[in-house]
Amino acid sequence: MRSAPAFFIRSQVNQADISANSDTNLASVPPWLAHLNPPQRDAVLTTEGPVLILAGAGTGKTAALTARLAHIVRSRLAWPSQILAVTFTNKAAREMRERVVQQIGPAGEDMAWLGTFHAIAGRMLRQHAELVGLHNNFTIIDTDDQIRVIRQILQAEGVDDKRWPARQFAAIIDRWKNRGLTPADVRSGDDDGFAHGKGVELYRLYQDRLKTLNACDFGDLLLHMVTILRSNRDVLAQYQARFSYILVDEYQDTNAVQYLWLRLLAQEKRNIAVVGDDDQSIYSWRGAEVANILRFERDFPGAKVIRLEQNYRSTPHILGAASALIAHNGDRLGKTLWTDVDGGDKLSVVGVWDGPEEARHVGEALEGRMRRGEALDGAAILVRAGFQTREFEERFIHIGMPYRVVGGFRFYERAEIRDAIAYLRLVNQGADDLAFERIVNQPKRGIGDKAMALLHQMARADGVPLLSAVAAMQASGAGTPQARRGLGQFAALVARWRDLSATTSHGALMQIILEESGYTAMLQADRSAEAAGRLENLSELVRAMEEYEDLAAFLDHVSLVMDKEGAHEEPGVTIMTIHAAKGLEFNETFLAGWEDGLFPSQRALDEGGQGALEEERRLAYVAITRARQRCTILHAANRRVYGQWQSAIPSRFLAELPDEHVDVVTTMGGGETMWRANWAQGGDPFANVARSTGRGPGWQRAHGNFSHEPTRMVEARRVAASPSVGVKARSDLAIGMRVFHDKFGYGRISDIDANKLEVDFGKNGQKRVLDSFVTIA
DNA sequence: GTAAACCTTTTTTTT
DNA sequence: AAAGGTTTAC
Repeated sequence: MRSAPAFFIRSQVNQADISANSDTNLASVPPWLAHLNPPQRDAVLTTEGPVLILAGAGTGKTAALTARLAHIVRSRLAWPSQILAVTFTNKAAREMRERVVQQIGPAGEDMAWLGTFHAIAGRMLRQHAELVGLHNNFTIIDTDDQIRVIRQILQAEGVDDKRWPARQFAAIIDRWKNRGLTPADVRSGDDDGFAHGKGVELYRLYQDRLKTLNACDFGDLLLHMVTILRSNRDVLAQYQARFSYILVDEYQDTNAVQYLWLRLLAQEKRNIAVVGDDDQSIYSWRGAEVANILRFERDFPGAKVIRLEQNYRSTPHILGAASALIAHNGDRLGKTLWTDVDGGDKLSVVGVWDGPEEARHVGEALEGRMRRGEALDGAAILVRAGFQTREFEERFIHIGMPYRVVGGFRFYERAEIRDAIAYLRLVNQGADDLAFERIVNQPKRGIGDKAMALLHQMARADGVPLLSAVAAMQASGAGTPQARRGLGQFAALVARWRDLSATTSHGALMQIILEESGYTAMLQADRSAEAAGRLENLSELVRAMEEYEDLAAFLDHVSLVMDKEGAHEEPGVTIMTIHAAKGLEFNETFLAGWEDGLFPSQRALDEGGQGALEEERRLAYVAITRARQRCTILHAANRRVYGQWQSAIPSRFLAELPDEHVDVVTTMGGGETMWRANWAQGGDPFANVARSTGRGPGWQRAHGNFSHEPTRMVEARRVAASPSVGVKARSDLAIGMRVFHDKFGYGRISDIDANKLEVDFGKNGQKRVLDSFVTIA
């Protein structure tokens, strides 16, 4: 596993000679090379020709990348505007820009082509939109809008969206787009049998609909650009000439379209440097293909390969644990991370009783750090899935622990913000029916389903957007007077705002829209607890808008970045998903929820097979390698999922961490030795602990998938489930009452026998259940 | 046309 | 548990 595959060895022969030069003039080492090790310098100085940089976690990748950019600019090899630098996330783009500015000064601000794949492709598409049938003011729709469009199409085509959910089809379309397939490229039968094989046809209808709406989704930004570059030589040549150097970060996470796009742009000059780490590939669910790293060598023969393997971040224990874990994966290019740092604590693995106790434990640990005067900014809690943050938030609010959740609910996803933006979208682009539908009756204008159905019909008949159909409706006198009046007023307002937009700053325009639409008044009249916060969010929105040049720039920012930059960063512990933590580092990390079914996720265990499990393991590797000094891994015996308690067993990944790097702590009776020994043998570490009833599908699934000795564990777990002796019936139930049961749903009691009920669950049939399992409906 | 009651679904992970 | 969608009652 440690030896490099043949293709790497072969490529080492092609070492460029530039790197040799750097050592000859030691006297004048430029500042941007000062703190770099030899492979890092290589990565900076090998500017010409294709370069593949394999950079392990914490090996100073970003330092090398920014130095490379600085070197290119400072050595006058290219202007900042001639460099294409692509990252995966907005956060990475922002950080790279900041660090480049640090190194080369304000010239770094001129790097117009530094950004995410989507942001850059979107920027290009604005220039050439007409080549794919769009206007340059097209709207970029998000997943919500995407699903709404699909739902409308399914409805129009008579597809039962109960059986074939719009959500699922959105995922299928996404997959096609990630692979670079237009409707014409999709082979029939490659649609998972969606809607009896109508998938491709529906895809085409969806694309047509987007064109009518003058809109495109995330996937289109890249797919349209690839289409354009392929069929318009002049456009392609223009970009090939513009970009003297291309740099790609997180290359292991690129998908097929992104790859095609890059290859087209880089083919001519071949000055492309990609940086990646196959062990940190965690986005295959989004179409990422690690295989792109292999293809890179094939498409750019003679590529130089540089490996960054010296880790500057973590202690030997952390590095050792992570390396041992990832060694369990099969498909690896393999690399040897090393550090010359000594000492440090072992990782702690802590078993707790349930989710709340997990949060309490972390809270207490952090309080200890505070008492010792440590800043909490260096600490982070990393979770597998977003919902896990909640438990910690509740606890931290309770004890007054400062924290911040990264990712989470995003500013631009709040309902009031989306409403406000829908108004702007409609003003910016009258064909945006999605925006129209969202806000036509928000606030209430007396326009309901009836009026909308009629309006849709008229719009379709004339082949015009909804907004234009309003006039036709007025003229024909169709619909109720109330609806006509409401729609008329609304359309008049939009027209007025459009005129105003030519002369008014967009921030002021937003303010006017909120006033004149009655939106502000609606919230002011709302006496509920949230209304005040919503008003505040809206004024925050107006403030944020002022930072953008024009309305279009702001709308692009909203669709592509979603996050609000420069959000009030209060000091405190950070809570975020592992995905969000990639590329970051912390003095100390708490890795929560290491239980089978949560991490690795149930989905990965159920369907994805070996590949999915390996991706989860890479995720675990990313999680562990975030820590500089200390790392605590937690797992709980019981956790509430969908409002139901379920018991869980420790993550299989824990068993893959070598003893010499790990200290095991448990807060439960029996002591650590007992359960750790037990678990090492494949038993149930919590078997000696009294537990609540383990019921529910997740619990059964967890057991079915535990490979070691399932039968023994199921036995151990039954213990506390048997009913107690003195059976007591509930007094609050009577025959004929409606009740709710977690598994069977709603039903009516037909008979009562002490604590046992006979319940008619309708389509689920008659069942005999214990009264403790139902609630009064 | 709107509000209330009722029932179902949700949880990976991001642009 | 909570949010979302749908059906029913006004």
